[in-house]
Amino acid sequence: MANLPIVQFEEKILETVEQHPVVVLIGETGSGKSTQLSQMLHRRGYTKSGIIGVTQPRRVAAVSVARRVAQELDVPLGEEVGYAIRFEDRTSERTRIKYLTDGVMLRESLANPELNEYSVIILDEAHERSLNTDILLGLMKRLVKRPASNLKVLITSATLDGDKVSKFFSNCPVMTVPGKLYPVEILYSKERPKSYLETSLKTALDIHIKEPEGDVLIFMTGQDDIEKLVSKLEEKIRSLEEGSCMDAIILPLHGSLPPEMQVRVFSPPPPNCRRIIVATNIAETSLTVDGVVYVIDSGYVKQRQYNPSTGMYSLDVVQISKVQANQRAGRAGRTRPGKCYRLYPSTVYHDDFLDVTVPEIQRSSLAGTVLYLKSLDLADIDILKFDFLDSPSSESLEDALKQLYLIDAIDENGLITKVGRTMAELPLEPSLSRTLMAANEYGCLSQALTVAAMLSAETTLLPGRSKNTEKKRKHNHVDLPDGSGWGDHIQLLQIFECWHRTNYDIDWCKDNGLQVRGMKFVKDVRKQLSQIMQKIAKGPLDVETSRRWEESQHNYLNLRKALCTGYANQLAERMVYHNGYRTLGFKPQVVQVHPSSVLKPDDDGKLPEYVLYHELIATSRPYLRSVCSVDIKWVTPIIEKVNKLNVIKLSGGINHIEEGTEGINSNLPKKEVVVAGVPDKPDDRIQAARERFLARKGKK
DNA sequence: GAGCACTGC
Repeated sequence: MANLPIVQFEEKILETVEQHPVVVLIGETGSGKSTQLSQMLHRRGYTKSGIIGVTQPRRVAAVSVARRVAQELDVPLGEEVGYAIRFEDRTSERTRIKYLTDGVMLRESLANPELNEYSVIILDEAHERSLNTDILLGLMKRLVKRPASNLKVLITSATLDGDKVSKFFSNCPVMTVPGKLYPVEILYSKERPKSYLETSLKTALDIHIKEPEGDVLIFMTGQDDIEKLVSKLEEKIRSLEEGSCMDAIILPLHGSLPPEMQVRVFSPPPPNCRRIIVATNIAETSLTVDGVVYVIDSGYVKQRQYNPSTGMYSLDVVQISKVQANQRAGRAGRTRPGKCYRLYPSTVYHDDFLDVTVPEIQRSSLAGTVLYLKSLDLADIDILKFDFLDSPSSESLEDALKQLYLIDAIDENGLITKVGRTMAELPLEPSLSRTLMAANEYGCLSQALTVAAMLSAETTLLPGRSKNTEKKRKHNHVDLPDGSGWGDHIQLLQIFECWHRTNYDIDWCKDNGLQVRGMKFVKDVRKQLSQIMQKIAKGPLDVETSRRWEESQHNYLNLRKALCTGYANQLAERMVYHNGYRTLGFKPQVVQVHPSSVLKPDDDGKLPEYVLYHELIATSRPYLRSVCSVDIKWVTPIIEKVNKLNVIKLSGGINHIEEGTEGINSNLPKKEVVVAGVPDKPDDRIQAARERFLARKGKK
């Protein structure tokens, strides 16, 4: 602890904090800011008047940093020093230093908007610009402005643009503490490679043959590329002449690897053996691999972004920012001086790369965020004018208002409704929280709770799709229910009910190719949601999972109706001549049901006329993921509501769209997005469908 | 008939 750089600055930091309500502290990796800052303030007596709260964007970080601070202060974890993350509150009345995720802090602020149990709030890792931290930045600005506020706010980050944040907080002081990184030599390519996969392969082999020992970390964009590169590397290394160089083990590292595979990167290599780790940007911040001396940086990252005019997400490979490039390079200098091979010229770095990554708030659907802000009842505030460090586009905010209106969370004047208030209490996206409320009315709450919980975990349910698990899964999947033809939401419900009937047998999950961790997570979420619903209802509700099979043997009418209420903004209509769909409520998009869906066509081969979808995402083409068949009778009133919608009124009477602005997310890395042009009037649509049909026939 | 980076309440 004594040799951490930040310790030398203790007096100066404390002096600055005493004189200013907000201080920005820039500390590079290894400065000790996450563990030392809270202790310094504690020593200076800031814990006498309240708690010191430190937010983290990630759960593991909150836990591990709290554990270390408790150790350094020699107190049991959960007493003076504690942490709070979802499903796990290890704090007590004695807790004075509390580490928590930014999401938990937002929940606390909902219950207690003044956050007055805190004397100091530290927003750590603010440079990552997580959606939650960005909202907290805006809230902190309001809190310190209160006349009698004693609250101290510290914003700490590795590479944040200090001047920008300082300006945001009325020119607060910015302090810089050095880090403890070793120098990293940056080597640029002469030009962009034709195939960054081949170039990575060649560079890695060069390093392995010529350079002294030390592990290699390669940044790729996704699982596919990682698997290809891993097998090519294995092949090449095997063919190297025996004894010509040291041994090597190749390790893939990405989010869909099972945890036991991920932790392999933490065990040191056998002697005289080099590790080559091929990773996604999970290794940029989330996981720190020791022993890395060489970094190979492709310069790309796979990023998810939202288009508010089409309601569509896309997953694009885009250039990284300068901040990300430097973060990647820094991974080579943790244990000794290192080298970073950038597979792009320095002109690309300087001229093409954005300075900072586009913050998440400008890449996401904001319905949940806007609902949250509305429910805080911030005095005299127009949501479209909320003071964000980087404001989302007005189009994105208006899209959020539209969504909220269609699911009754706000009224036609943009004011939050009683329904909306209850929805904000639930840790779910608005479509699902609205579904729960409707389900409660229709008497199918327990089923809806299960669906909501399953959807919250969906991506962690199925194991990674590597070649050999694929066959195994297909084989075992015959035993899993199929949604009785109604679609994926129903299938998810049936799967959980099956598991429930086995008394939550772990082997059943394994036998059916479901990730045990994911299923346990579903159980936890479901329990949490049930408790919140009971609390809101101020009395017992029927939240028990059905045990009897026959209860599920009807057509899930009420559940599908409840889902339709919640997904009023995510409906699609089938095309006349084929099984493609056209989205309703947005600029219409022609989309396909994802092939993995269990939705069944009827005897004529036709899919249902109307479906709701959980997600619309463009990968190789635009796909509806997780769909459920709905009745036209439920859809008609929603379409009427869409047609009557008045965005100007919703935004509080003022039209915020300025003429001539570039529109949505104009600062996003550019990528051509192909949007199918669909005529709006039904007659035209039929005509267009016929033309496409004939065109396709003609081709054959 | 395709397959998705990473977080979080």
